[in-house]
Order: sequence, then C-alpha cells, then structure tokens
Amino acid sequence: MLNVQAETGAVAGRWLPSMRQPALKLEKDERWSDFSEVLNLLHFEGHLQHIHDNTLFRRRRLKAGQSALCMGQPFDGLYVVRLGALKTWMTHVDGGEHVVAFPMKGDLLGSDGVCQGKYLSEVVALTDCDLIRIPAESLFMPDCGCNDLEHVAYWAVSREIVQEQSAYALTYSPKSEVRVAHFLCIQSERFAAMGYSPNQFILPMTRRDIGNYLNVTLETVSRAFSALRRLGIIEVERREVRIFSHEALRNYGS
Amino acid sequence: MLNVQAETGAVAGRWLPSMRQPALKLEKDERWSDFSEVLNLLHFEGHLQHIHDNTLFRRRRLKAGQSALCMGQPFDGLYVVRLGALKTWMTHVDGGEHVVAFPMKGDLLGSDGVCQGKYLSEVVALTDCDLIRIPAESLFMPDCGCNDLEHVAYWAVSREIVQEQSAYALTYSPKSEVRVAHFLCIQSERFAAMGYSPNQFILPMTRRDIGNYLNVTLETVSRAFSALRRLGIIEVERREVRIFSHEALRNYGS
DNA sequence: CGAACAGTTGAGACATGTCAATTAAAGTGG
DNA sequence: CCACTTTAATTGACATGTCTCAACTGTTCG
Repeated sequence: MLNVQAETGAVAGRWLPSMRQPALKLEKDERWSDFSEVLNLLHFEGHLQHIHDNTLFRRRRLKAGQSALCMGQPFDGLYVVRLGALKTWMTHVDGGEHVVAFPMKGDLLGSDGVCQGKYLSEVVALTDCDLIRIPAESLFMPDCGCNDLEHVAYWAVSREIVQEQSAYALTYSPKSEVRVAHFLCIQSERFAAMGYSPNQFILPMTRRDIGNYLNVTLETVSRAFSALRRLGIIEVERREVRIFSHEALRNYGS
Repeated sequence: MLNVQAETGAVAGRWLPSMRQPALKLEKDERWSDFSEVLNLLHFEGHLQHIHDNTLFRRRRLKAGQSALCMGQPFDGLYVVRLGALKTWMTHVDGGEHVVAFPMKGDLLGSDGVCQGKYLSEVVALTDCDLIRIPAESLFMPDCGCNDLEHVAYWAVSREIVQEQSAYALTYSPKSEVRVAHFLCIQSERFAAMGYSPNQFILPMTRRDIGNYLNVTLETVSRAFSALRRLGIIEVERREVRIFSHEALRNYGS
C-alpha cells in the first residue's frame, strides 16, 4: 500500500475512495510527486536510510500573479518548485519592496517559516507554477524512527543559506552595471542547471523586480542593460536576453 | 554514565582517563556545555523527545583575531556562540571583503557548511570568544532513533535564514545614513536580547567592517555616525555608542 | 618614541536617484 | 474590432549622494 501519511487528512480523504484503482495509475497522476522526484529536483546527493520511500506529496498549481505564501500565515510546510518562476519579497518599513530571491525549478520555498511557525516573507508566482508541498506534519514525526525527510529538509534549508549569501554578495559591487552583469551571469547559470540554454532565456521578472533585488532603481537597471548591449556583450529585447560572451559578462568591471 | 558520543573519538579519549572523577565535577568543568545550555543559548522553545539529554559538547576558546572557520575547510559541525563577537565574511571576486554577519552570543556558526560538506565563508573572532561545537557526527546519526539534535539544528539553521533576510533587507534603504541608523537599532536590540543594555554598548567591529556589511565605504559610515551625533540622536566616541532616542533612530529617514 | 592602525573631516569627481517625456505592449470595456 | 487605460521599458536632464583621494588626529603596540 502506498504511504500517504505525508498528506493532510482532508486531502488524503478525497483520494482514499478511489483506492481500488491500480497503483500504477496513481503514479501517473500528475497531482502527486514521490520522494525520489523531490530528491532529484533538489539535486540531493547525500545518503539516506530508506532509499525507496513511497511517500507521496501533493502538488499545487499556481497561475501567474497568484500568491504562493503570505507573510504571517502559519507554517504548513516547505515547498519545492517543480516548474515556473516566483518572487520572494519582504515589505520594508517605508513601504518599499525588498526582493529576497527569484525561486525557480528545484528551489525551496518557506524555509523562513520553520523557526517562528509562520512565514516571514511573501512569495508570488511570476509565471504559471507547479509546487510540491512537504507538509509540516511529516517534517518532524516524533513517533517514527529515523526521519529521512527531516534530514533532507535540514540539508535543503542549509543550501538556502548558501544561496542567500551568494545573492547577498551580489549586491556588494559598488557599480550598478557590474551588479546587473553579475545578475545575468547567475541567471544564466541557473537556467543551465535547470537544463535550459545558458545563452538565451526569457527573464520572468520586471526591471523593477531586478532593481528591488539589486537595490537600484529600475531606470538604472534599464541603463545597465543598454550599456551591456552597446558593448556587444548581450542582446536584450524586453524580457528576452541573449548572451554573446559569458567571459566578458563575468569579468565586467574588474 | 554521561553521554560523550557527541564528541570525537580523539577528544573524548583525552577525557576518558579522568572518568573516575565524580560527574558533578565534570558538570562544573568549564570546557564542556550540556544540551540544555545549548538550547538556552539558542532560545529554542520547541518540543523535544528526550528532554533531559546528557550529551556534552566541547567548548572552543578563541582569542580576538583568531579564525573560527575557514572557507573550504571540511564541515566538522555547527558552533553556537557562548561568549564574544565574531565576523563572517566572504571574499569577493575583485578581492573586496563582503561581511555577511556579526555573530554574537546565541548565534549559530557554520550553517553554510552542511549542504556541500565544507564551509563557504570565513569566520574570525573580533573579541575573545567561547564557542560550543555541535559535531557533524552527532547531527545525523543513522543508527539512533529520534534525533533531537538534528531537529534543533534544522530549526536553528532556519532561524539563520530569517536573520540573514533581515540583514539583507537592511541594505535596502537608498540612503547610507538610514542604513547606519537601522544598523544601530538592530545592534541595540541584539544587545538587549543578550541581556545587556540597549542604550549603551561597545561595537566590536571597525568602521570598515560596518561599511563592508552595509555596502558603503568606511568614510560614509563615519560621516553617518557624525550626522546622527549632531542631530542629538546618539553619542558616539570611537567604538562606544550611547543611544538617546530609539524612536528617532528607528524612524530616521522616513 | 616611532610605526601602524582606527577614525574623522574636507574637496572634487562621478555615479545614481529623481523627475519627466516617449514608445510599445497588454489588458479592458463598449 | 476599436478606442481607452494601464503597465513595462527606454532615454534624457538635472540634482544629489557617495566614492575617491587626501590630510590630520588620537590610540595602541612594539
């Protein structure tokens, strides 16, 4: 029998009546993901106890513009991005929007919700998205033995630290053009890591979002794009970006 | 018998020969901390299975200027600051120093080392320090049942995410004086959380460190301090800071 | 006492923010 | 299907904040 303990009672109840159907069909059901898919998405390479865990996780579809997580909402689990692009941000005291990250396929959402039991940032879908929910109940189960899931979550949250530090370091460069160049480098690498082309991609976010991420105004971002275009390093037409020289982009400003 | 499995074989071996001494004396030994002290330092308030865990953790003393963790070193555990102040930084591609955090009493070190098995930032002691080591071996023990320690680590690493996001948001404000004012606010709150006076404290870091943290030059930090002093909001004499109006400091620039 | 370092302050250059005008694209309602 | 509005993006002119370079002071440490 398939293990559905990871899902909430209410949702599991909706599925149980059709349990007579063969398991094979369930595995093809697009509304569920299994443990191994989560591990693949996260690129987890550590060692686990119960390698073939049958736990299933419910997916959650989002339309572009829909909110994935809201600040202050009680923590109900972590989410792994299966498809799409999102924006994590916090509202500054003066009302300004501070963009923390642009989560994409394989990234983790909600890791700031563990320690206080509520989410501390807003997450919105920039494109249509598909998330996998790792319910809070299954993250820490006192009555079970070794918990692979908590171990993976621990590892993934630690990885978030690293990514955030990198992003933080991104805003270090004194010149805005260098920051934008570095931003494009990282976006390119992320698309490559997801299996897409690193030379040509479509940015899911606006100039304003990039500005709020790099801590500059949207006009400065736009001017930086234009400057890089004039130098022949990139081609940019609205959201579409083509990189001619990764080398020049990486070494720009140094 | 006291549980020393959390310590490495080599270090435990150095202790074992004196095991005939009464346990009471061991508890008073300043080189060790127990689980409950770690929980108190972290301000952990969640629920655990084995509330009275006798695991002991070895402390590590550092003189001001000594390195606590080095980038690239293999991950050997997490550290909880018991005393003192430190600086976490990463070297930027152009050789510049990007300060990530100023860990103090109750803060966690090394959380960026979990996912790749090596530390990704440098940590140096700004003052004499006392750290508590949570060894990597004890963080994930496959052969034991429920692992409270991993659960606490998971929680603490998540808290790091939040603190880093806050710090990140700190560099949001366009004006450097506002950033410095906000920085002083947060330092004040942290001293208060550690049981010290929020109105008067001594900064453990240089103007350059603050600048590398807030992404401005040291001269700009100095000028911002002077400006806040002229406004009568603070008094500052080298590292000594006295805050006259938390209200004015918090609302400065808005 | 001299050397190195931390910190303050000033003057000028330069980068970025602000405000504004313009264009293109996308969504809205008759 | 077509005005109409809204939003995203680009670009220019100007004001301003910050960086750079520099001089100077006070402290700490050999």
